[in-house]
Amino acid sequence: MDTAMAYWLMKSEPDVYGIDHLAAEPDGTEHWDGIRNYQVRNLFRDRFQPGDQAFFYHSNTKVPGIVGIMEVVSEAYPDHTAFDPDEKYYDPKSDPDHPRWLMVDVRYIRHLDRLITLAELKADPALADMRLVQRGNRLSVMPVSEVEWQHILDMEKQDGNDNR
DNA sequence: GCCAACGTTGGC
DNA sequence: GCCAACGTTGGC
Repeated sequence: MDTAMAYWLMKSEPDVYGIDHLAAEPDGTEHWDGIRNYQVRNLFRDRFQPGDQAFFYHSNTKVPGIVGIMEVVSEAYPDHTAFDPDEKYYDPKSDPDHPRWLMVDVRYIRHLDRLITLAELKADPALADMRLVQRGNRLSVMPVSEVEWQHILDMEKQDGNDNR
């Protein structure tokens, strides 16, 4: 399968694991574990490829939004944290012979020059089709189109308070 | 295979 | 801290 590079948005709570944590890892690389949602598992399995790029999004925090960029650096592989009873996301229905959950490795690329807030993303008509801004969306990993990706990078260069 | 109950996510 | 929206579970 040789499809074009894809773009993603991946949420994490900064108090639990934020972009500064990733940036501080050896080689800026860490596995994105703890996904226990089948839609996301399937994205990992079927659509994630090394070389894809992803926005790092801070959720469940005072001002949620996009804070940086990372790169996917592995194929999907079994999430071993599901095997360990001491882990928060232990799942007794997953075992090494029949792993139910997958993860990918990601590498820190850079912080954005500024936080692009969820409020801004919601207010921008060009981004109305993003899963992120749609009602009741609960995916913690979701696709971003190339057009949306570029648009958000353009927003980075603008003043967040009001555009243009 | 339906669907109520429950747990989780995550914005506000 | 509240609660809407959603996914999952399990009884039937």
